[in-house]
Amino acid sequence: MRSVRAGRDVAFVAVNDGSCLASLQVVAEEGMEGFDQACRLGTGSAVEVHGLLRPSPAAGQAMELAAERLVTIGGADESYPLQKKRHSFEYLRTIAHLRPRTNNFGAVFRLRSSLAQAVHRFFSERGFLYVQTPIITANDCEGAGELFRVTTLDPASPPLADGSVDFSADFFARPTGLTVSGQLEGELFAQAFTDIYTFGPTFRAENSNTARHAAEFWMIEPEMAFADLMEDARLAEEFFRYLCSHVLSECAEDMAFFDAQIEKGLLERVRRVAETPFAVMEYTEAIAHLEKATVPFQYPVSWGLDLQSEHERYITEQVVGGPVFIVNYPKDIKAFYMRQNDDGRTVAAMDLLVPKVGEIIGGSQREERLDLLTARMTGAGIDPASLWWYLESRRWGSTPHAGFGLGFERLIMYLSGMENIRDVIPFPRTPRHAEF
RNA sequence: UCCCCAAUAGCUCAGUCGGUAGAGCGGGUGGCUGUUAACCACCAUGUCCCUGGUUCGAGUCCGGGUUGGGGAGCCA
Repeated sequence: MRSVRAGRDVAFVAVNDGSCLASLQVVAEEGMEGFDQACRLGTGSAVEVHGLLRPSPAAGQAMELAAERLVTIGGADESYPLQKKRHSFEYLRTIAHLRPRTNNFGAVFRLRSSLAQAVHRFFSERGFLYVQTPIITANDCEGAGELFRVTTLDPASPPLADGSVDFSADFFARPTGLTVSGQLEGELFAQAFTDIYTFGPTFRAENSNTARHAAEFWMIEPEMAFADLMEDARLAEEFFRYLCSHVLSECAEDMAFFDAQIEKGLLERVRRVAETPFAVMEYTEAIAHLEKATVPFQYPVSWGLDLQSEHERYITEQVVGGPVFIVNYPKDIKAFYMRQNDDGRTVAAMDLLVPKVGEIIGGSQREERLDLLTARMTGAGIDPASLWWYLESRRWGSTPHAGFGLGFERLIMYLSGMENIRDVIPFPRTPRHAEF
C-alpha cells in the first residue's frame, strides 16, 4: 500500500505489487467491510482487497478496483521509514531492505531483471553457449584487481611454514580467492563450443571509492573462436544496441519514468545509440586528436600512455559525439593475453567509450600463438607454470579468438540515467559496506 | 589511497554579524460528496554528528575524529 486519500464517505487506496510502476487505485466507500480500516492504513502495509475491476470515471487511471471487502494482511505504523514523498538516494541506501518498495527502485530493479533476460536471449538467439565459470579461483594473475581471499584457516593463528602462512593446510591446499573475471576459463570453452558467454558475479578487493565501482558486481563476457578484433567489436556493437532497443520497447513505462525523474533526454540519447552505427578509431589517431585539443588536460598525452577518464570523455563527447571503439593500444599498457599486432608495438585491444560514462566495454583478440603468449606472460612477471592449463589451449587446436567484458551495473546506469552504482545493484558491496 | 564538500526535527533543508532553533513534507486530531505524492484547520516534535578549544556566550569560529557525498587513481 503506497498511499491513502481518505474523505468522509470515500477513500482512495493506491496499491502496488511491484509488477509495474503504476499503482492500482482501490476505491473504498463508506459502509463496505473494512472502510474504517482502509482510511487508517499506513503507507507500507500489505492488504488483500476483493471487489470489482471497472473503468475509472476520473482521470489518472483507466481502471480502478471498486472494493467490496478490504483486509489488512500486514499493518505498518507511523515508524515505517518510507514516506509518500521523494527521499534522497543516500538515505535510501541506509534502508536498502525497504527501498525496492519505492517507485524509483522498483523501476531500477525491473529494468535490471528485464536486461538480464535480454542478455541471455541475445546470446541464445546467436547460438552462444552459456557457461558458468568458477567463483572461487586459484588464479592470482587473472588480470587487474586485488583478490578477495577465500580461506578456512583461523585468522587468529594460521598454520605457519618457514614464517609465512602454510596454505597447504587450507581447504584447497593452496591460496584461493574470489574471481575477478571468468575470461580465462571462458576461452577454454570457446575452443570447444566456438561461441560462449559468461554472466555472473565478479569481485574486486580494490579500495575504490567512486560512484562507478563496487566490490561485487556482475559481468558479461562473451568469447568467440575463429574471430578477430573487428568481429569482436561488431558483436559488442550489435549487443549494446540490442539492449538499448530492448529497454525502449520492453521497459517503456520505467524508461519514461527515468526520462522524467532521473535524466531529461534519456530516451532520446538511448534511441540515438540504438539507431546509429558506432565509430572506430585507432589509439594512435585518438592520441593525435588529444594532442591537437585546445582544452587543458590534467594528465599528459603522448603515444604510449594510457587514456585517462578525461581523455576518454573528450574523445567520445567532443570529437565523436557518440559511442566509439578505440582499437590497437600500445602493448605495454595492456594485459599479457592480448594479441600482438604485426607492427610490434600494439596489441589487438578495444575499448568502447560512450558519452557520460567513458569506458563501458573492454575487449581484445587473444594471443593464440603459444610462444608469443608465453613470452609476454614471463615479461609480465607471471610464472607460465601457474597457468599451464591456459597455455595448453594454445598447444592443440589453437584458434584466433576474441571476447570482451561488459559491467552489468554500468550498463544499467547508462540505460537508466542513475548515477551511482550503489543504486542499481540490490544490496551493494563497497569498502566498509556489506550490510543487508 | 589522494583532493574537495557536507552533517540541524522521522525525511528534505533554512538558520543573517557568535546572543540559546525554524519551514515544507511526514506524523497526530478534526473537517471535506471522486481523490491523484488530494485539500483546509489545529497540535507535537531536537544529544544542532562526536570531542577538545576560543569566548561572558558557539548550530555558527578553530583543532582532532566519525560518517556521508562529489572528483581522481585503479578498472567493469
